[in-house]
Amino acid sequence: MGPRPSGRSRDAVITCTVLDATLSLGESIGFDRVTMEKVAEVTGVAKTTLYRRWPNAWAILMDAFLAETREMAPLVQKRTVRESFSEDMKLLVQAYSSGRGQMLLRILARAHVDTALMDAVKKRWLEPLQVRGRSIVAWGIASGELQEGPDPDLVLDILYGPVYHRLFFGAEAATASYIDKLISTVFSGLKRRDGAQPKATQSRRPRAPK
Amino acid sequence: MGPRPSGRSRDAVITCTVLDATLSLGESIGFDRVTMEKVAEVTGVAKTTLYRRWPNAWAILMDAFLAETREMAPLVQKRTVRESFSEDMKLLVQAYSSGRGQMLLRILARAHVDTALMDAVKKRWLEPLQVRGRSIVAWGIASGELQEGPDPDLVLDILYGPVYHRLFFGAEAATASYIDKLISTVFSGLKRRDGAQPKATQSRRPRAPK
Amino acid sequence: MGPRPSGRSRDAVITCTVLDATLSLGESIGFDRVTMEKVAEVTGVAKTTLYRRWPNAWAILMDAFLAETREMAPLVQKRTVRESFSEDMKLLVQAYSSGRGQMLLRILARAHVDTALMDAVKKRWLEPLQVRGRSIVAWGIASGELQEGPDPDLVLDILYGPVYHRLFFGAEAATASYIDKLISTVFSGLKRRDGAQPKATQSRRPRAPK
Amino acid sequence: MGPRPSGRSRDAVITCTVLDATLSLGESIGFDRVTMEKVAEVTGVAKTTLYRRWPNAWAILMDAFLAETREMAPLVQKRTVRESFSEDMKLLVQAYSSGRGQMLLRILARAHVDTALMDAVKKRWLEPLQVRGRSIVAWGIASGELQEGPDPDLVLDILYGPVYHRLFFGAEAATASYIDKLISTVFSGLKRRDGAQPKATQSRRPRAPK
DNA sequence: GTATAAACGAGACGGTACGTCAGGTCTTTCT
DNA sequence: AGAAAGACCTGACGTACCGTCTCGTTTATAC
Repeated sequence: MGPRPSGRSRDAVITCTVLDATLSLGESIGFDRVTMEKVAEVTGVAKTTLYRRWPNAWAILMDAFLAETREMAPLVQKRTVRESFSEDMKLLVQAYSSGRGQMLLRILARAHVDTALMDAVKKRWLEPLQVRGRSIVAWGIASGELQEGPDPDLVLDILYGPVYHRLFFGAEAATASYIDKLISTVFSGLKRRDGAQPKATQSRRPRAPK
Repeated sequence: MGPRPSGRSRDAVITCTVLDATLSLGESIGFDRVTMEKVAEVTGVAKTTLYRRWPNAWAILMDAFLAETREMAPLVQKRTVRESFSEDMKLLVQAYSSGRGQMLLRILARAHVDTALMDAVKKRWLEPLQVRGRSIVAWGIASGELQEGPDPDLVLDILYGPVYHRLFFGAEAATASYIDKLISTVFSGLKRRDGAQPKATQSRRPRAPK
Repeated sequence: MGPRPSGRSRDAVITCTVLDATLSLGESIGFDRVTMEKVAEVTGVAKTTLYRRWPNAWAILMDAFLAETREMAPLVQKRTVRESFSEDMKLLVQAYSSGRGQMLLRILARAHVDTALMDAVKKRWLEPLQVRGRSIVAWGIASGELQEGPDPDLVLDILYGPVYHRLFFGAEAATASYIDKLISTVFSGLKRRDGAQPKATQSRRPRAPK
Repeated sequence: MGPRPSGRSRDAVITCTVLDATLSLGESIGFDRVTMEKVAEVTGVAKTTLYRRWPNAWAILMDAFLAETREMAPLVQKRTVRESFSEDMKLLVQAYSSGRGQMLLRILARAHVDTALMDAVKKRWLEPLQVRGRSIVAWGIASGELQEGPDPDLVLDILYGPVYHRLFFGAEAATASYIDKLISTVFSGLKRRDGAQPKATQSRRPRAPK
């Protein structure tokens, strides 16, 4: 089938060498700061060859990340949806604090400036995760654990959004107890439910922050 | 009082010129791609002078952003906390789709690679917003609209996390109706509350996504 | 034969362009004041390319000088050694007052501060001249025109030293008649030879200059 | 003469400080490489003040050199002119190999590019030496030790030219024995005087060096 | 087998930007 | 008024990477 390419075929060894070397280069000097030039120098592969295969250093990093991360974040199915998410989010947080996770953070950040990278990130990383998440949500709805109303993607946003927000901008990293509280709050809702009235009945409006 | 600086004082005109020019430069060529060199050329200010005042182009952009944004995103106090947040988040989303917002997105992305920038972002942008948000949450708790349990910062994460997540990685931008659904879901909780039982009792486990 | 250089070969056109342009640049703005930046601008050759080939502007100037001067100062063999030197020194003086000569003067001056340049000057300019000079001296000794005693290099120092000294620090430039007198004096010696006695026998000691 | 005004003016202190500091700065980092900026930093004197007094760093160096060198190279009057010159030239060579001498070499080199510096060098250094030299020559002529014919300045060129030539461009430094041979050769002349004929009578012309 | 087509290494090349240094000038404040 | 502190503009420095290119070599498939 497919078009049989004529000419010399690409050296598979080079691919591995480059991906490996790029990872360790990134770990030692920082994932930003990885340049085609340095990769070429470190691996002994000619710059021309690199450019023939990847458009820029971030593309290499993305490939390297995915190659090493196929099995990362495995879906752990627990007894309830809530437990599944709890488990997954804890793994997520843990993963992001590892070297690999830091790498992904850089890639995500860079993606906002590099359209092609963003596309790759979405297609090869975020969407698979989302697909997986959706199936859990669907399971939760089916099992009666979750409300039927909201869009599954919204549910995922609600669950993972805060975690990412914390990872990106939080003062300190998310902890297991943070996630427990998060899930508990999100599941039960922000709204006050019991009949108890607030101590002060008058709706005290806060002072508008200047 | 205060330290009396000796020597020639910094030219205030330069500050304005540079901040203005940097903004419009960024808008025309893209906020990444703004370089010290170009700012110097466009403004006619010497490169050395720029470096004396800012360590790099992102620092200028941050200053420029804040200078223009003091009054942006003013807190609009509505009748209820829920309405206040809804209003604020809609403004937020709208703001982020403007030119200024795109700028902030770049800054936030870049901040993950530039520690000093991240510090500035946190101290000068995120924290003020957070302080404002906390006061609304406090008001909501006091008025009985919100649960007393969760940490105010967690509440803010839950509300804004999904929005940011969507802004950063969503397929399409957040809409007003998205925010309405988000708030509604978050306020009432993900958990199923009515007596209704799930259709299928057998806990159908989803197919693990390969 | 020889080492086959791998990779793209250096563009010969660039070499010529740069050497030519550098010469005329130097003539128009002064040989000091020639900078890599200006050469790059004038020639349209990238700065990086210049630095790949020459460490600094003086190295370009040295190359440019030699390229244009291969045939300059050709040895003119006259009937006697004395005439040969006379002819050569006159040519030398004349050469040094030309644009090219002014250039060499700058190079010689700069060489006292730039070791690499001094090495180049010695190896590629002074030594060839010296070799040529030595052969004339040898001829003079063989023909009986010159004493056998002194070291040939000393003879060259004695002949050319005064000329250079005059070129470097003399109030006015050396003239043909200066050279005639110089050679005549140097050949016959400073010492008084005839039987004539000094007018005043008492050894009048000069007043020590304060 | 008169008693100095009590209370040395501040100006004078600065002058000394700067001259001293410049010298030692030059000795530590190299006399080229001395900049106004560095002098200002080292001495604590404001750049403005430096520029008010000297047009550039070389001018400071020249002043510093002369201030420290008033008594250097003192004229040593010996029994004969020949001995006087011999002594003086040996001192000269020795002086030039000292730190101060290296400094002067740099100044002389730089002077070829800096007219004002060249003027200063000539007026304040070379001419005094020349005046002194002329008086010795005059003494030698008067005493009958030297020929009457040649211009005294030519004699000085002949004597000092070779030494300077050697100092500037010689492979190795001039030694005492070099100077002895130089003087001996110069005094007796290059021309062969005895009746002895060259071994080979045919005027063997040297092979023209290619 | 021998084209032919592509991969590959090496390195030149034109660019853009970097961040720094030094030169001079000018302003401000202090003494 | 003179000195210090320091802002400012100018010009050049030498380097890092970029992405493209030109070569000559190597290796595969296709005729």
